[in-house]
Amino acid sequence: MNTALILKNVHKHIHLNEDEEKLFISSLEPLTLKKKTVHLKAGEVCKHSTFIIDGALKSFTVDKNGQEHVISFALSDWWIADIYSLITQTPGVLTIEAIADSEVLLLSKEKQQLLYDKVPKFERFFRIITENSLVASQQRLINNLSLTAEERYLDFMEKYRFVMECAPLHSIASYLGITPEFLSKIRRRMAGKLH
Amino acid sequence: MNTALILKNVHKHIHLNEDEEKLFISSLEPLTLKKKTVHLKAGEVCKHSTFIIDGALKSFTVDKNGQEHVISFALSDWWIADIYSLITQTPGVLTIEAIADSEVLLLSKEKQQLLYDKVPKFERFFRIITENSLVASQQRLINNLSLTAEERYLDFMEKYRFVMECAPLHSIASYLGITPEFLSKIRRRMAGKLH
DNA sequence: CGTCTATTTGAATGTACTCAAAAGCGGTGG
DNA sequence: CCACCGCTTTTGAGTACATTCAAATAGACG
Repeated sequence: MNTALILKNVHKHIHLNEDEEKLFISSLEPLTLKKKTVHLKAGEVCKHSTFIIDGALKSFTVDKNGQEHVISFALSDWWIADIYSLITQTPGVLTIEAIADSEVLLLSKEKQQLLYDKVPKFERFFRIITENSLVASQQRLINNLSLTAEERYLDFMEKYRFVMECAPLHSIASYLGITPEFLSKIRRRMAGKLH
Repeated sequence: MNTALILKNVHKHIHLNEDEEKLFISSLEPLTLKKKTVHLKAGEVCKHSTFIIDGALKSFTVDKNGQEHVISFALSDWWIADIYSLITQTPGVLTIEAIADSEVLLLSKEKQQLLYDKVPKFERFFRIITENSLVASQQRLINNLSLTAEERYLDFMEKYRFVMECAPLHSIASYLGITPEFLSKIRRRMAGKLH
């Protein structure tokens, strides 16, 4: 199991001694996901926090018209989960799917709770991770409220270069809150502007 | 200082002994805010988490066209802050303002850090608070992506009955991501449907 | 190479916006 | 008490941004 990346991730915010590291590592389960594999389905209870070693995943909901809405993309060195479902241990509305072949590590809700109890520093770690997610989520809300579709697309391209390469256009459009057709038209417009 | 509500708020998630309660209470500063008072201005560094005993506040950004975008309303028994600025201790983009006469309690960043160090349970408490905020933020994102303006307005009326009574229409429109004129038109349409 | 899916294109439509003006609604002072 | 002021809300006409639907084109993969 390749644990270097996740240990580096944890050490960004808290320091662990050798025993604590061992306990942490022993709480993780490795998993390989092929592109397009569904990792968590809407309606199921989310049992794990998922850390991405390599690859990329997305989470999305499907509305009453059958339309997909991408809530987040997650890349190497990020965590992803249906946090509502994970907290409440009730069925969630998010589906999580690999958009590229991926290597991930799973931390189950129970193991996470044990970590909290045995090594309280992990409360701090996940508090900080959650704070950062909240900031990102609010920033996205601000973008959605104050930018045009084209501006949001430009912003997206900077932040998610890798996603641009492996995600289909309709997923990106869904994340931006527009139709694939319209995103295609934005691209054409922008290509025209380049001279 | 009226501390019953905030102690109840804390006890929802962690248990405190008498000393810990005293330490917590001694970390708080009471403050009274008149309606329309600006509590934190965009460009300033956010120094406190603010707990609302009574009243209501809103946080918002102003975009390059001078348009206001309401990020959150906060009511009695809620916490509010510019979390990005609070975490990084750098100037933030949010303004926080009272929309009704309010009684609040301030917990400074330093006092909060001391609490974390002296009583690690507070890491858990704020982890849980932050998790709940993240869930709410994601839910709002889902609404913005998948509902029409009218549906979002109906949803808003259920969740924020009190805000409906004390916030001006343009703030509500701003929260919903539409213009005040359009919200007014939605209201008329809805009134028409009522028989 | 053929099939399937993803992307592009175009025309018609709709949802929400802009701008300008009118109406409503408190407060305040004569 | 009511007349006037400033601010919020409503209305309407014209417009823009983004959607829908349908069809054409391009790409990916067995």
